[in-house]
Amino acid sequence: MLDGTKTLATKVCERIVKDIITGAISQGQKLNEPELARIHGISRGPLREAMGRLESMRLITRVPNVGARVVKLSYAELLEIYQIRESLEGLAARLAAETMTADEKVALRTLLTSHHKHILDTKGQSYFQQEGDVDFHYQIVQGSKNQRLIDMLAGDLYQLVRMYRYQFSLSSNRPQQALKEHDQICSAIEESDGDLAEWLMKRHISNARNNIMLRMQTQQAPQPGDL
Amino acid sequence: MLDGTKTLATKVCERIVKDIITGAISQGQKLNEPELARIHGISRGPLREAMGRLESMRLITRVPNVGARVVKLSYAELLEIYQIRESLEGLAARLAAETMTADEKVALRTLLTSHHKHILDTKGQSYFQQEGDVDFHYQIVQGSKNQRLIDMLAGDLYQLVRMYRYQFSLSSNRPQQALKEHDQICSAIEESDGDLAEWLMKRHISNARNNIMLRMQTQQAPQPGDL
DNA sequence: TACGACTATATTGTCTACAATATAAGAAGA
DNA sequence: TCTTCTTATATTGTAGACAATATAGTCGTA
Repeated sequence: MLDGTKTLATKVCERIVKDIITGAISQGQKLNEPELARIHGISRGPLREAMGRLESMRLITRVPNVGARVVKLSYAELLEIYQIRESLEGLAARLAAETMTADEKVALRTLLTSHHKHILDTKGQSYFQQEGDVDFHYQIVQGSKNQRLIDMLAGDLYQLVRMYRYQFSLSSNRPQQALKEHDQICSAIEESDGDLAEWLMKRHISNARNNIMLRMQTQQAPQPGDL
Repeated sequence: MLDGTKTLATKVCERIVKDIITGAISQGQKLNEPELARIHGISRGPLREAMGRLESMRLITRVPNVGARVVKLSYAELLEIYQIRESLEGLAARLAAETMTADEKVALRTLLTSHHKHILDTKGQSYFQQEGDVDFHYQIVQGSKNQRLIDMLAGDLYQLVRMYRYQFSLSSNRPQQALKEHDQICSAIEESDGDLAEWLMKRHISNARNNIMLRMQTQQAPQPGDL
C-alpha cells in the first residue's frame, strides 16, 4: 500500500470507516457481506478484504462462520485507549522536541495561533475546535519521525478517538485550559526540551482522562477538550 | 476471531508468519500468490486474506498491482520498536503492579525461578533463555489487563522481536544482568509499587537498547539478553 | 406448555475463471 | 550500441458460483 493507486478494497474500506465513525452504521450492528457488497457496488472479494482491515483497526469484530459486528464503545475501552495514548504521545512529544526541524516547529506554532484565534471567535464551541485538537496532536506525532509510532497513533487510535467524539456528541467546556496546555507543550518542543515535553503531554492527556472519568460519575457526556 | 474455530486463512497465516520469523522466507523476498497458494494447498482467496493480516502485522509490504514483499529488518526500525516497547512495557509493568492478582504474582515469580535455574544449568547460553525472556515480558503484559495494550505488544511487536532474534542469530552475553533486572521488576510488582515497576522496566529495556547500539558500532551482532 | 430434534433458509468460507495492470522481452529506429 | 516503442507474458485485482457452517423455524413429544 505504498503506491498512490487505490484498489476497490481500500476505497470501500475508507467509506465504511467513515460510516462507522460517524455512526451511520451503528454500534453492535451486524454486517451482512452480500448486502454491503451490493450497497457499494463491488463483489464480496474486495469487501472481505476491506473487512479484514476494519478488523485489524478493531472497528469490527469477526467470528468465523458467524459474521462481523461493529464494536461497541465503552468507557472501559476509552480508558484503555487513554492509558496507551498517555504513554505513546508522551514519547512522541519527547521525540518531536528532539528531532523536529525549525520549519516544523514554526508550523506547529502557527497551527496553535490559528487555533487560539478560532476559539476566541467562536467562544470555544465548535466542531473545528475538536478537529483542531486532533491536528495539534497529529502534527506532534508526525514530528516524532518514528514511523511505527506514527502508524500506531495516527492510523488506528485516532480513528477510535474521533469515533468516540462523534458518537458521544461532544462539545467543549474547557477549550481555554486545553489550549494553555497545548501552548506549554509547544514551547517545550520549541526549546527542544524533550523531558518537559513528555511530562507536559502526559499530564495533558491525564487531565483529559480524569475529566472524562469525572463526567462518567456525574452521568454527563465527556468533553472534547478532554479528548 | 473470538471463536476457537480456525479458518484456512488463519491457519495458513500462522504458518507463513513462522516461515518469515524463522527466515525460511528471507527478507525482501517477493511473495507470489499462485505459488504460495499451491504450496499451502489452498486457493488465492484465503491466501490473500492471510496476506492482508501479514500486512497489518507489518511483516510484509504490499504495493497495489505489483505485489507483496517480506520486510527488510534494519537497526533503525529495531530502535523504533525499542522506543515504543520502553513506553508501552513501562505502562504494562505499572498496570501489572496495580492489578495483578496474588496468583499471577506467584506465577511470575515461579517463572523467574525456573528461568534462574536454567541459566545456572546452561551457563546462560541457550535458546530457552531467549524464549524465557519473552515469557517474562509476556506474562507482565498479560497482567496489565489492558486488552488493547496486550494486543499491541503480544500480537505484533513480539513477533518482530522474535524475528530479529532469529535472523540475527543472537546468543546471550549478559543473562545474569538481565535476570537481576527481571528480579527487581518482579519484586516491585509483588509489592504493588507501580511507579517503581514502570521505572525499572523502562530502564531494563533502555539498557537493552543501549547494549544493541553499542554492538552496532562495534560490528557485532546484538545479544538476546538485550531483546 | 416447554423442550428437543429436525428441516429449511441464510450467511459465511472457499474455489475457479476472467479482467486489468504491470513486467519483461524483443524489434525498430537513431 | 543504445534507446524507445511495441508486444507477449506473468501477476494481481475482481467477479460469480459452489460448499460448509450456522441460524431460525417447525414439528413432534413429554
